[in-house]
Amino acid sequence: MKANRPSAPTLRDIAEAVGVHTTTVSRALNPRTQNQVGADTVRRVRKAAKDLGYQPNPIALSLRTSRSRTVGLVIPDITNPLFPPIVRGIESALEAGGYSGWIVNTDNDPQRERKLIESLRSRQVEGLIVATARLEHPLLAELHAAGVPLVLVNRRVEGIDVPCVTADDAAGVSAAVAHLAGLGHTRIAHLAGPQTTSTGAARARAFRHAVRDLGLSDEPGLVVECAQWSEEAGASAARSLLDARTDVTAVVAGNDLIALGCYDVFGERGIDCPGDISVVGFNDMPFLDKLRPPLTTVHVPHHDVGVEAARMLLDGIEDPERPARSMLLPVSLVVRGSTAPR
Amino acid sequence: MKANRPSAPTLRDIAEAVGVHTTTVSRALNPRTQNQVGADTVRRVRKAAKDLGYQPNPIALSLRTSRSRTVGLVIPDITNPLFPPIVRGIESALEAGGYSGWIVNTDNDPQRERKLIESLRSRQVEGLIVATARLEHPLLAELHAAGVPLVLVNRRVEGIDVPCVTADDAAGVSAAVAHLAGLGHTRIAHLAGPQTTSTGAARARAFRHAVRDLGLSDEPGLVVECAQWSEEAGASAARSLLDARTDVTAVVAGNDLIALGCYDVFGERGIDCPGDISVVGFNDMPFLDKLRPPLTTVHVPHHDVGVEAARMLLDGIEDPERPARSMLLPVSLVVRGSTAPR
DNA sequence: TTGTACGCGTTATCAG
DNA sequence: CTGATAACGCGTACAA
Repeated sequence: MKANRPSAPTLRDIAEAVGVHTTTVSRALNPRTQNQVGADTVRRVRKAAKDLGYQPNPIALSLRTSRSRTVGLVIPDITNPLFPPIVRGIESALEAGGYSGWIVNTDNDPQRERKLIESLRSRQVEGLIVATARLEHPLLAELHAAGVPLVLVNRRVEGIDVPCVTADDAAGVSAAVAHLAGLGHTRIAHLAGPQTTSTGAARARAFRHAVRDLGLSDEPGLVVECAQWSEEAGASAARSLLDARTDVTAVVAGNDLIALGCYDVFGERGIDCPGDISVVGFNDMPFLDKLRPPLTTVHVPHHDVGVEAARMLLDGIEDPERPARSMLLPVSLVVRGSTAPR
Repeated sequence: MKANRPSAPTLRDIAEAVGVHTTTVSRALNPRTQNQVGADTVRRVRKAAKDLGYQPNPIALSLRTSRSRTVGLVIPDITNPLFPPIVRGIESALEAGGYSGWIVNTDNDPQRERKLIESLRSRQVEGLIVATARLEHPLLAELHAAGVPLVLVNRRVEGIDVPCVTADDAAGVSAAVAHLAGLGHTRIAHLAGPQTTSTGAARARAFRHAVRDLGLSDEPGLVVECAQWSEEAGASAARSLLDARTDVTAVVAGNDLIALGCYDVFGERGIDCPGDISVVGFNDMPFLDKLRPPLTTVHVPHHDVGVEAARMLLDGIEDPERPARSMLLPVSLVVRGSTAPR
C-alpha cells in the first residue's frame, strides 16, 4: 500500500530508539526468545515498540521463516449459500489460533483449482481446507503425498488418509426417510447429488439402506442422479423422474438446491407440494423457512463444521505426524411445510 | 507450506542452469525489462524457467517492491447474501488485472474493522474495497488522507472525496413507490435502513421525495428506522409501525432482509400479504422468487457493482492522481407476488 | 546478556 | 547487453 507518510517502523527503528542492536529487539519482542535478554532491556524495547506503533512485517517474516500464519480455503463458489457459514466458522477458529484464511473460488474447474492452489502455495500458506473434493482427486493425493497439511470439509476422498469434517449424511438421510415413512409414504424417490462427490455417493447409499431397512420400495428407478449440486440440475433430474414414474409421493433431495429445483418443476406442472408430493432437502440453508412451502430439511451445523475443520488443520500444522482423524457432526431433521401425510 | 520435496526453483537455480547471473534472469523474465537483454539469452532463460517449473515468489517480490498485487475486501459479513455476488464480481475483475483479494469480515464492529485493516496493510495490500462505510467514518478519512487507494461499494462517506460504486437508490425507491401508487396505494410506509449508513439515508430521502412528488401521504410517522439491515431489526420496526398505524396498506422496505422481517410480523399477526399489505424489498437477493409470497423487489446488479469497484480501484492504484469518480449503477423493479392492488 | 554476519528471493542501481 | 552489489525486514547460528 502506498505510504505517503513515513513508512512503518521496523526493528531497526526500535533498535536505534533504544540504543541496542536489532537482534536484541527481535529477541525481546519474541515471547519465545525474550528470556535471552535482560529484563530491563525487554521492558525498554517493548515500550519503544509500543510508542512507535511497531507492527511486525508479515512479509519479511514469511520470507525468513517460510511460514505465513495463513491457510488457503478452497471452495467451489462463495455464492453458494452453503459456504459462507462454513467460511465464518473456519475464520473464527483460525483467528483464535492467530491465523487467517485466504479464500479462492474454483467454480469446480479442476484446471482453475490447480492454478489457484499453486498460487496459494507460492504465497506460503501453511495448509489447505478443501471443500471441492471429488472421490477421485489426483491433485489432493499429490498434495497429501507432498506433506501439505490438508483438511477436507463436506467431502472425503478415496484412497488417501486425509482428515475430514463432514455432516453425518447417513443419519440425516435415514431421519428423512423415516420421517416420510412415518407419514405413510411408500414410494420415495431420491434425487441424488453427483456420484463423483463423496457426499453424493454417501447420501445415495444411505438412502438405499434406509429404504430397504424400512421395507419400502427400492427399485433403481427411484434414484436419479443430478449432474450438479444446483437448482437447474435438480430441476432437470426432477423432470426425468416425474416423466418416468407417476407413482412417486415423496422425494428426498440430495441437498436444498436440488429441492428448490423440484419446486420449480412443481410450479411448471401444477403439482401441489406437499399435497401431491412431499420433499425433504439437506443442509438447511438460510431462508428456507420462508419458501412456499417452507422446506423440511436436514440441518447441518455449518459453522461448527468450519470451526472443527480449522482446528483440525491447525493441529495438523502444529504436529505433522498426528494421525488423520475424521469427524462426523450430528445433524437434525427440521420438519416444516413441504412434507405431509400421504 | 511444508516442503518435503526440493523447494521451489528460484532465479538463482535458473541462473545456474543457463550460466548467467540472477539479475539477467530477472530481467529476461520481466516483460518490462526483457528488452535490456539479448534475444537469445531471453529465449534460453525462458526455456530453463519453464523446464524447471519456475514460479516467482510473491513474498520476496513484495518485500523487495512493497507491492503485493493484492487488495483488501472489507465487508461486514460474508454470511449476508448480499455480499457473495459482489465479492465474485470484484474477484473476477481483480483476476483479470493480475490481482487477488483478501476478504475480511468486520461484523460492523469499528474496533475489529480497524484491527483487520491494519493487518491488511501490514500485508502490503495495495488498496481497499470497503463495504462497511458509515456516513461518519474517521478511519476511512484517515486512510484516504494517508493516500491509500480506496473504493467504496454500496456506500458513500461524507466529507471525503473517495470513489464509490453504488446502485441508483433513488431511482429504485422511486420505481417502487410509483409501482405501489399505480396499484392504488396512498398510505405507503418506509422501513428505513440505519440512517448512519449512506444507503439508508439516501433511500429514506428518495422515499420522501417520491411520495411527495406523487401527492401521497408524507406524514413522518410513515417512516420508521431500523437499527440494523437485518431481518430482526426489520421485524421490530415493522411491529412498531403496525402498532402505531393501522391505515398503512403498503411498505417499501430498506432492503430485502427488512422485508423478510415484515413477513415474520405478518405471520405473527395473521396479516395477509399482499391481500392486506403490499411489500417491496431492495437488492433482489437469491431465492426471493421462492418466498411466500414471492417478494417484489428492486434488482441491483451486484456482480457488476463488484466488477466496477475493482476496476476503479485498479485504476486508482495505477494512477493515484486520478480524480475520484463515482458510479451509479442502474436498477430495475422486479414485480412478483408481494404487491397487489389496493 | 548482547552483538556480528548472513541468508530468505527479488529488483534497483551502478559499473563494465 | 550483462554482471556485481546492495537492500527490503526479519531470525538465527555463532562469537564475544
